[in-house]
Parts: sequence; structure tokens; C-alpha cells
Amino acid sequence: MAKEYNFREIEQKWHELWVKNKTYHVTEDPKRQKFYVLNMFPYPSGAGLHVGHPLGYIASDIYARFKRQQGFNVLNPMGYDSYGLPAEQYAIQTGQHPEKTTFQNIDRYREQLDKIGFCFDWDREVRTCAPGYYKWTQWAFQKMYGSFFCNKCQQARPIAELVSHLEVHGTEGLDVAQSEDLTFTAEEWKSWDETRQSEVLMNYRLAFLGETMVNWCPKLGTVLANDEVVEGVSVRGGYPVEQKKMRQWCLRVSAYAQRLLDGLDTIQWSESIKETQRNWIGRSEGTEVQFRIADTDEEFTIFTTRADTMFGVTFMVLAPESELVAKVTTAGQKQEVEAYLTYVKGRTERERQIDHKITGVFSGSYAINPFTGERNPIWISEYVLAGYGTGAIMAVPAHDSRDYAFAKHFGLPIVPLIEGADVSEESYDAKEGIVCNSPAAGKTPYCDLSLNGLTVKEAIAATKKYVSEHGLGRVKVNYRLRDAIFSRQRYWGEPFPVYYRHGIPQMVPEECLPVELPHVESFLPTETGEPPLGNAQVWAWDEASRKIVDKSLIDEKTVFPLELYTMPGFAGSSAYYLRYMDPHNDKALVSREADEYWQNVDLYVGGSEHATGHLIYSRFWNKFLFDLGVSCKEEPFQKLVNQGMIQGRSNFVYRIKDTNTFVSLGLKDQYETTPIHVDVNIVRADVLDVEAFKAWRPEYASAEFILEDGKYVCGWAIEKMSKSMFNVVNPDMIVERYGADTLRLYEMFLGPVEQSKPWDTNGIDGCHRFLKKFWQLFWDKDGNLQVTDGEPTPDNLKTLHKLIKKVTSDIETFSYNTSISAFMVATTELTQQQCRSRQVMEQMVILIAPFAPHIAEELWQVMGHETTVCDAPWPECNEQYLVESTVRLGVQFNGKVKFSMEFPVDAAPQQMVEQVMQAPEAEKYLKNMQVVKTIAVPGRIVNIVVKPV
RNA sequence: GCGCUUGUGGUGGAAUUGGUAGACACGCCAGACUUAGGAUCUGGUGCCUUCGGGCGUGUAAGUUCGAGUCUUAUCAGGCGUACCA
Repeated sequence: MAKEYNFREIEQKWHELWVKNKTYHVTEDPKRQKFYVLNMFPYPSGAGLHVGHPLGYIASDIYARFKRQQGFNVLNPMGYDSYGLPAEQYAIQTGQHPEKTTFQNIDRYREQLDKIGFCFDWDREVRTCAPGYYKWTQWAFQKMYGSFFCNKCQQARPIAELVSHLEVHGTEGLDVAQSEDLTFTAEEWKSWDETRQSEVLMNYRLAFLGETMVNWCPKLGTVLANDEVVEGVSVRGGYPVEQKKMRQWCLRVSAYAQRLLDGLDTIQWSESIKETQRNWIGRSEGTEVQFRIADTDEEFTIFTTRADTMFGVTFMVLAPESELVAKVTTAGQKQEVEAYLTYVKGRTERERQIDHKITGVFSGSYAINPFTGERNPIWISEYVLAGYGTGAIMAVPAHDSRDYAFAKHFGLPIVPLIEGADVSEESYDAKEGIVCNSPAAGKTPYCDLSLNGLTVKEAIAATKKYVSEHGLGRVKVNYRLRDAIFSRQRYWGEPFPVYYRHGIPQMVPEECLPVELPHVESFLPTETGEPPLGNAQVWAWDEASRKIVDKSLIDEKTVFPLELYTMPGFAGSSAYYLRYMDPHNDKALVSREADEYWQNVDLYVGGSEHATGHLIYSRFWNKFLFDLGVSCKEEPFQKLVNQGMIQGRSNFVYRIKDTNTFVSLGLKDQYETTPIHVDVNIVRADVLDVEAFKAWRPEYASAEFILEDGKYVCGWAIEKMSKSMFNVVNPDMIVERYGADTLRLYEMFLGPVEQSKPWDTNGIDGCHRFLKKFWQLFWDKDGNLQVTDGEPTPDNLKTLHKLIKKVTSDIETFSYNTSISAFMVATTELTQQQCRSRQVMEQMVILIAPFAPHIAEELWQVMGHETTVCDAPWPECNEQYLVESTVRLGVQFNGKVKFSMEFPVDAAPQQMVEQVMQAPEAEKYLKNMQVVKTIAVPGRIVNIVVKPV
């Protein structure tokens, strides 16, 4: 009897041994070079892992194992992003504490992950909801609170430095990131009381309380970040979101806009993610120009990237939310303006996004164009956004499509400024062409600038220069990136280490951290509308005892109320990669030694859906920690690989209308049928398991079937993997049926890691078959190990080294699917070659170890090794075995090889050519032909190219 | 609209620098062994064909002795983003 490939036994055995031997435990080892592999840690949802989750984990696991075999000291940790909305929503529905369900889910995830055979160092596991972990989230927040951002040195600095500056110079000479451009003197600063000073400092802190427009989701009872809202509804739950002004904790992410942009050039991420981030940051270089409101001394500022169009301005537009609206509205227009503002307020964010209706109202006032002295009417319209630039624009309808539509709608003049631009039908938005229609120099009393004859680019530069020189405005860089709103009105999140003394926020002393999440009875907002933490009884800070005490003790003398908000999801996930380096340290987020050893993540694997969320926030967070000197690298993730999404492949059965009879796919067109989703787990290779189907639902127990070729064939479609479509495939089932090694191989064989693809079990047998063949390579008919110490043949060596070369280069480029193909070919070749050589067989085991670690360990052991295959050094390819022994020489005409002959590789080219030309078979191809040239490609084909005489 | 990205058999997907397109796998066909097969093994499988050959990498042109690969135009799908001045 041949030795059977008993994957269940093998895999279980090795899981136990890996745990027992701490095979995957890593420690800092200065003698070895480090390599840090990281997966985006999962949120442990109640549904458990589906086959899409492990895709990235398997890909990075292969890479981590490969790097380890290459001699690197590899850190490959795993943990859980365990704060979040779903657990809390579930808690509200069922009354179960989110911690309980979260821990249950974590256990289930762990169980599922362990089955797949990852080389995670579980001693380094982190959970964002563990106090020992979120202590450092709170700590970083406090550090941000205690910092401001200096624009000149492009760096975070301690707030005390700013205070000293204010005490001496006021805001004079200040160039810092700020919410509002405040101006005050040192005397004024010193004259203010603590409350006022505290308010003013909020304008500069990196973590600050700010009155901002937020995305308020009434259904979830919380605010959401911009990236948590898509098309006006919440990402979680899909509930409507409205705009509301609230006082919230914010992070001044915008201060780092330029560094976030510049950093992109130093990291190896896909161009599309970098481009997404560039767009999200939205740097735009332009000019701010001041316009005076006619008949007043009031001025306002607009932002434009098209300074060259100053002479084409025909009206001005303000955002409805702009504070200027009240100032410019004349008595005569008051009623109309107010009606319009009411209309705009009634429109949801979603409506504004979906239909771009042209609406607006004239304010009654005019603005003076500083270049022409013309009076331009000031309009108010929702197409101008309060949050970008200055919330006011100069409208140039000839060269901006939105202004054009507005001008056409309200009958405002359109003045073209570029030679040959036809603006009768649409605006000419392109930034190219020759400028015309600007007044000749010195012809207007207002301005001696003439742009005629310049290109648009030159005209922009000239206008910028003119504006700055004449004090009409200044050159300005704007960013679209907004500050992150950092508080949530939820329970299941990190509490803020903040209390309020007479309404002024105070930080809980650093040495008292963490401020632990209190117990509550209800996870809903309180009756007075406070967030759920308002339900906590023991939730006040005693300055005297430096402890959290009962709320009833609040006396506003030494006992004060604690913050009721919690932190958002991205708080805990922003610096977790640093914590893995030193997860049990209670003195620091990460020790200097650990940080300097592991540096940053060499390979980060995760979904691209985090492009504008986590991947921006954690870059920001790390840059801040870099400024603080905590992290020695400015960019957290050196290389990023985005694994594609695994879509579901749904199966359908076809019920004949008004019957309980189901017809197979090929015959369904003969009947009137309704397709019904059927659980993919009772379908194999699109063939329905009829008995399982009958047992699936009571109403199908009596179902009848019209079969084709004795089978019921199901239809299929690619859809999102979801419970409701019955297309969720659980990895446990695959592991149960085929083993973890097959699952690993198959997930990689499915296609390139970075590509989205549907889950489809149709090909899984091929991978399983391969592993069986690979296993059989090592055993004879009687089940004995068949390896000898004999010398390998040249064929054996060629097969082996071809494989080494292919797999080594494939792993570096994540082309695992072609590596697996190469293994299949090599296995077939070695089987045919009757390879028995220990030398070759051992190397085969080493090569397959990253892909199929269980089978590799088992074979490694039966071949007599006592060490783990994980530490077996990766083989080097010896090119000398790959040299081709023959070349083919052919005659090529019209791009086709018509005839060819084989020669030894070292044959003299001239002789080969002669021999081919003289070959009888070649004659008909050479008749009336002339030789154009001969082409030699080493190791490949050598051709004689001919064409008609 | 803008940005990124992808188009190759019945299917998933291969193809170094431009060099025999379709590796490998699924599926399908034929055969072997089986009481049976959702097991195993062997062979075949791009399309058309009058069996000479012809056509083939979304479409159309171009460069080249030679193009899936380079250039230009165009079409289609996917992802992201959106009154950003």
C-alpha cells in the first residue's frame, strides 16, 4: 500500500508542535537583519472569518516564511482591532456587554486562524480594547493635545514653546498650523483669564476641541469621519447622515498635509493608492485676492488657481454658510436671501451631492475688482463650499464650467480671455492658450498689468507676482485634507483621558493612565441626550486622590466630571504596528531599543479600502510620534501590497413558476422559471446536492427536479460575499475537506494577490491533487520513504534549479500563482525522472515550506531532520544547471518560423546557418528568397529571416 | 467630469529584454481500472478548414524582419473621487 497523504493527522500534529516548541516566537536579535511583515489586523465580527480574510494573511505568511528561510529575523504579528460599532449595536439589541461578544469573536477568529497554519508570534498579540494597549492611544492623544505645529520647521513642537512666544510677541511672527488666523498682542494675551487663554490655545493644539460641522448620524447617535460616510449615508449600517455644528475633539491632520504628500514619494505603494491619497490631500497652488465690498470699507478674500482670469470676472459667489452673507445682504434683498438660506439648510448632504441644481440668489451688494475697478454683483450659491478655500470665489464664467452654468442660468455676462476660445456653448476650462482681452498696460487707472500674448501659465505667474507686489493678496497653497473629527458619542471605544474643570478641559496625569472604560448598564444615550458614558456612575476625576471616583462626589473643587465622548475606530489602529515591537512594555509605547531594531514595517498587506482612512491617519500619527522622537522612521509602512477582494460566487436553482419543481440550468429556457439563491455549501462544481437541498429548508423537502445527464446543474453569478446571498464560504469547511495546505495553495493559485476575484471552488481539486502527487514523490509502493544518497541526474538538477529560480523571483513579486504552477510542473518532471536523490528532494521540501508548511515539516522530519523546516536555508539557484543543451535554428518568413532544426548549444553559428540552408526541407522556403538577417537569442531560437527577392 | 486600472480559449489565468501566444489549473472529450464514483491513471482539447492551410491577445492604424508586449486613436469593464474655484 502506498503511503496516504493524511493531511488531517499531519496538520494537527504540527499545530501542536509549533505551539509546544514556540517555533514562531521572535525576539530582537542584533546579530540578524530584521524583517517586519504586517497584516492589517481584523475587526473580529460575529460572522467569523470568511475565505476572503485569509487571502492577505496567506500571502504575507508565505513572504514571512520565505524571508525567515533567507536568514532574516522576521516579525509577523497579529492582533485585533477590537473596538467598534457592530459589537455595540449588538449589545444594544441583546444587552450583552460588547466586551463579552468581542472576546467570543476573538476566540473564534483565533481558532479559525490557527487552523490555517500561520507563523504569527501570538506572544505579541495586541487588542485595541485592552487597557494595557489603549493606555498608549490615550498617551499619544495627550501628547497631541500638548503640541502645536510649526509651519516653518514643519514639525510638532511642545505647546509651551508657543505660550512663551505669545507671552512675548503675541501672534506677531507666528507661522503655525491653526484653525483660525487670530491676531493679538502679548499684552492682550496676558490680560486674558485661564478660560480665554485655554480657548485661544485650542486654535493651535494638534488635538483640540473645535466647533465644527460634523457628519451627524441620528440613527447611530454619533458623529462620523468623512471616510465613514459614503454618498451621504454611513458606511456602517447605511443610515442617513446630516450636517450639524458640534463641539468635538479634532486632530489637526491638515497641519501635516505637505509632509503626508511628500512622504508618498519615499514609499513603495501602488500608484493608485498614492494617487488616491494625493487627491484626498488635494494640494492646490493658487492666489488669494482681496475684493472690497462696494460703498463700504469691508474687504473679503477669495481663492483662485486661475489668477490669469482676473479680467474675466463678471460676478462673485459666496457659500451660503459664509459669515459674509449677513454683511453683504442689502435690505432690499433680505427676504430673498433668507428664503434661499432656508432652502439650502433643508437640503441634505446627499441631495446636494446627487443633483447639482443651479440655485442662487443675489445679495444686493457689489465687489470691486482690484484690477479693473469694475463692480461685480455678489451672489450666494450652494455650489460654493464653505469648507474649502475662503468660502468665496470670483466667478469667471468663460473659463470655469460651474461659473458658466451659473452665468447662463441667471443671465450674467461672459467675457472670454483666451484667443480663439468659443464660449457660446460651453466654457473653455483648459489651462492652455494665449491670453487676450486684458487691458493694455497703463490703460486703466487701477492696474498697469497686461497679460495679452502670454500663455496661461505665464499669465498666472505674472498675476501672482503682481498681486504680491501690490499688496492685493498673496500666493497661497490650499489643501483639501480636513482635520479629523476625533470624538464619538459611543460606548465601545477608548475613553478620553480628559476631565473638565469649570468647563476647561484638563488632561488626566500621564502616570495615571490608562483611564479605563467604565461599566455602564445601558449602552444607549442617556435621557438627557448625553452619550452612553453618561450612564456610568463611577465617572469623575478626583484631583486630590488622582483616582476615578463616583459621579456623586463632583464638587467642582477637587472632583470634576470626566469626558463622555470616546475615541473613533481609527484611534487604536493608528500606531498598533509600533506596539507589536514591544507589546508588554508598560513604561513606553515602544522602547527605544525595540523601535530602533524593528524600525518600521517592511511589508504591509491589506485592503485598498483604507486608502483615505487608516492609511492616512496612521501615517499622520506616526509622523507625529516621529516628531516626538518615539518612532525612528517617518513613514510607518515601507511597502504596501493591497490584496484584492474576494467576491462571492452565488449559485441559483430555477423553480418552475407556481410549482415546487426545479429545473437544471441547461433546460431552464423551456420553462418559465424564477431563480432562487441556493447555499453554495450544498453545491459542488455547480452541481446541486439534491438531498442536501431537500434538507436545507422545510419547503424544499418535497421538491422535485428535472435533471440533465442525471445531474442538477446550478446557475451562478458573481456578487458580494454576504449571508443573504448564501455565498459565504467559511475557510474551516475547506480546511476540513482538503486541509490547510490545500487552502493556502488554492487561495494563492486563484490569481494575482492584488487582483479582486470571485471565490470559486471549482479548481480546488487541482491543488489538492498536486499536494498528493508531491507527497507520493517521497514514498514507494510499499509506503516506505524512497530517497537515496545517490547523485542527482542533470535532469533532476535542471528541474530543481529552474524551480528555485522561478519561485525565488515570484515570491519577491507576489506572483504566487505562477510559483505554484512551477511546483506542479517540477513535481511532474521529477516523477517522470524517477528522482530519488535526497539532495534534490530535501530542497524541494524547503522550497514548498512557505506555501504548504505542514506537509513540508512532516516530510522534513521523516527525512531525518530534527530542526524545523522554517529555519532550513533557502536554496540558491545555480545557473549552470539551466544552460540549454540545444538551440533551434529556423527559417522565418512573414514573422512565422516555417522550418527549424535542432543543434547543440555550442555549434558554430555559421555552420548552423549553412546546414539549415542546405536542408532539403528548407528548400521550398528559401526559393526566391533573400536572407535579411539571422537573429540569435541565447538559449532560445536562432532564426534566419528571409523575404522575397 | 477627473484620476487610477484592466481587456488574452468554455473558465481562472501564464508569457523575462519585442522573439514558437495560450504555461499551469479547472472544465470538456476519449480511453483504462472499478459493483460504484464527486476516487485514481493515460491521451486529447484556441477558432475555422475543402486537411493544403487560414485566422487568432477589445477595435482601428503605425513602428519593426518580427508586436499580447512599443506609439497613436478608439471602444468596453472595474475601482476611487467629485460643484475643491
